[in-house]
Amino acid sequence: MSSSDRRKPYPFDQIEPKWQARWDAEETFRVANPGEPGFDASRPKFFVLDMFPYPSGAGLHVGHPEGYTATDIIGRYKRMNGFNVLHPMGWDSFGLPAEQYAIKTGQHPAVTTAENVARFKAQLKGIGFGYDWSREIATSDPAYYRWTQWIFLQLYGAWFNPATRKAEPIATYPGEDPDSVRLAYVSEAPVNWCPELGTVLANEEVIDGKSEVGGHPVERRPMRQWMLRITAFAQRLIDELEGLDWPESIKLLQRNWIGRSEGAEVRFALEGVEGGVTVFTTRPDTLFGATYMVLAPEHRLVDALATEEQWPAIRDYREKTSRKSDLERTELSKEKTGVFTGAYAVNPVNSERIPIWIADYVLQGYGTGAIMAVPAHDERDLEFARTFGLPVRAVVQAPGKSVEESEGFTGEGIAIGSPLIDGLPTAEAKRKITDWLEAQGLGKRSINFKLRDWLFSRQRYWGEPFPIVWEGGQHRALSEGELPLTPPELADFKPTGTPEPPLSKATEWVRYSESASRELNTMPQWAGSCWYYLRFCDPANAERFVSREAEQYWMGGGKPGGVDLYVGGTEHAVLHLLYARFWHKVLFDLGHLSTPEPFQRLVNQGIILGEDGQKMSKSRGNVVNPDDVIHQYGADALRLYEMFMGPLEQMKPWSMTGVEGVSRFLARVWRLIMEENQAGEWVLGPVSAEVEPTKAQLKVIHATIKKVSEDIEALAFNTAIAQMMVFVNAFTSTTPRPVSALRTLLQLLNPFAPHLTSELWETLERHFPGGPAGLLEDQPWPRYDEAYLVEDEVEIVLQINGKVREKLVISKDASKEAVEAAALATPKIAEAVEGKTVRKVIVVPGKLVNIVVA
RNA sequence: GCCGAUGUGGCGAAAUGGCAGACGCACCGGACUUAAAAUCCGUUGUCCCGAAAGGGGCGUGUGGGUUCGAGUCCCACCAUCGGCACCA
Repeated sequence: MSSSDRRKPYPFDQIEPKWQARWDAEETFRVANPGEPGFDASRPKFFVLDMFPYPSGAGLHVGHPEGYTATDIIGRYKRMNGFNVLHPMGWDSFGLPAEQYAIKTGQHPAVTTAENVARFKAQLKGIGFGYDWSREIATSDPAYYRWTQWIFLQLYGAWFNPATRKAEPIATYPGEDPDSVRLAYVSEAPVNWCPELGTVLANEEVIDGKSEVGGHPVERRPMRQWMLRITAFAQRLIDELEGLDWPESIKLLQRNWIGRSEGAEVRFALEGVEGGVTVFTTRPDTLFGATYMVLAPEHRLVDALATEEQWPAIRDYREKTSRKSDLERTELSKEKTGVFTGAYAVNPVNSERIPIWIADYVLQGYGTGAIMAVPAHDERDLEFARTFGLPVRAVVQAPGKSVEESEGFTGEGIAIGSPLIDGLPTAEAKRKITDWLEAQGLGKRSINFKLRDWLFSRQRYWGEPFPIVWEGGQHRALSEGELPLTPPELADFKPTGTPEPPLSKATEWVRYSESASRELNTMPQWAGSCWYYLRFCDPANAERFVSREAEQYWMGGGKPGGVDLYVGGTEHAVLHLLYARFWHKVLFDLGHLSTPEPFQRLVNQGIILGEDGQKMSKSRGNVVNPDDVIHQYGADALRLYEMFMGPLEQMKPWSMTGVEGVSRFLARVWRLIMEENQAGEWVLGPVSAEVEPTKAQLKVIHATIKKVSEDIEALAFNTAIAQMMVFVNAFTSTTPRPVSALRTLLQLLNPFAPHLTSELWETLERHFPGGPAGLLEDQPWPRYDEAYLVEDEVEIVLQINGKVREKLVISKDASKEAVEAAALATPKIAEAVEGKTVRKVIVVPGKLVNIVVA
């Protein structure tokens, strides 16, 4: 007999489908919106959200149910505590992987997506999650992406007013050229083009010069693309992290990604060229140490200032640089390269003449694309200076070091050899020199961010078409009434292999009017997931992306407001979570939302490793399929095991024997109430309504209520389960068993193992009528009474010099003096203290006595 | 290189500055059984003394420190994992 044919420890295969069907039929977890029938305004709200899945062809893996079970436990727990719980699920169904899968299988992405969604949904229902399925959404549904397109139009029709630090309608823009400030704008810039995938990719989608999806080579080429001006919100995206209840590490990741640095822009005059060149530096205090200047190879001014003589070398270098892939760039980063332009700049603080070079270690896209090089106090500049024999001059003295030793010192010290600021510590020197530059009109304070604008267009079929038409080289928005703009039916939706998007093949569709044609690009995968949590609040609304009332109810409350609990993986720390915050802020500024932040509390679940402790992967053959686990042990065991493995946030390896362990526990719960008769049928066991719990049992019951309640609130599910195991162990050995105690256990265990507990609850109701009636899910959460937890007598530990020597049972009300006296009176302690000096006695009531002897 | 997280039995782990190892896995022993599986009961950090009952030493990555008392707080270091990586 193989293990899968083995007799089931309890009939989960019958119980689980039964209850899933019932929750479905009765819409147990459906929650009404304000104004709808059944809405109970007296209850507080709780919005608990999962990162909705990408319905890939592979189906669920065991990582999905980890976070989903955690939110399900919270949702069910809050529901039993009287909250209106919004716990929805949907599908992030547009995007590259779905389309690649469709191409591979030769089917239309709409077909494969529908199949995958059906499979995912069946799998999720098979785990017994309490979702409100009436709110199911899919980002590839026209009724949904109509509003994704509408939000794009909001971005297109808005600008960031630096004076108010807010997005405003473009009509308030006072300038001549509104197209230059729109939050959604067209730009011609070098982008990551992947010929194999036939699309451009965002920086985040390129890893070591290869596409994240499929690992195909990526090259740089200039293309006309749609961009979103996320950089305008850089400061607010940093500032408003402050009030969020997120893991500090994720906040830090976002801050680093946005990469704020404070410094100054300094203007250097050029010899023989008008206007000069501006550099950005975080160390204006080292201005006197600038011995040369470097421009990015692509810098505009290079053409103007390069000398005839140097021109061939420059042209050559520029060409080499432009051909370098990201991979080559990182590989070659150890060796500095560059070319002298033949031109000179003038250092504004000392009128010194310094040579201007070009080098690819200076990036066109950051700061001004030009730097002043201070080799004495910057590692990269020092390396470059050494390679090309450029002078090095120390102008910051390192603490406790000589001037000579201070070369290569990049920290904070004392300014030297710098007439305006000599003797000042770095911070003060920065301030003073910047004040001076500002007064002289030579520079100003400046802040730079690493964050770049978001490349928002893709040359693919399976995404939201842009609600934009082109006429006479000008773009223009479709009216709201023209939404949704659906993609054309295309038999051949494959990428063209050229930058020409596949939508270009639909000639009918492309033609908007006599003189206007449609935008051919589509939106990236992230678009739909930027606002799905809002749609969950009001998924069927045909008038608005979300009604004001629903948005205010579900997203309101709390300090910054928003989703009460959001659980998902760290992989979205800087992508989805940053993009969504950006869109949310735009919609908030434009008056469409009531809160500035989407996600009040964020928790990352740790990834689950294979049994070998390695990351799960097909090639390693260590992938665990949740379907197999459910088949063999049941959904409740899967849920319970994933929560029992360890702390939610921690990375942890899978163990099949561990699953068996929790499966055994569930079977013990089953047999606490059921027993097998001669015929091999499960019938009610030695359960009695007459029996009252003993004092010891009451203590276990109430300690368990307390521990489980507190642990669920703290998302410490593993220890909550451990406590329920203690409960079961305590009751296993006694018969008959008080029905009230068993009911309490079922209530506590229900969020974790809903099928088993519902079945047993129903069984008890049948055998012991007159007790609580109806679905277990609808029962109020049990309360504990502290009175049952305190004992009359406590065991306290007696220590000599911090080492445990003896234990003492004494009344919990005994005074400090009485405890001390009793401790000293015990034979062991008396013997240990004999002939020694008692220096000190520490008494912690109810805990211990520590006797310090000489 | 920079930033962050984590180091506790054979394994997953637990522990408001107060009995380290709850709970589970694995192992070993016992009960039930013709037998096995399942189930139930029990042992199990490690070393030493003891025939046993018992008793003692050492133990939370390493080294210091604070404290009556440190897995927990502070300092330094080491290892593993993750993120960023010419960002001026």
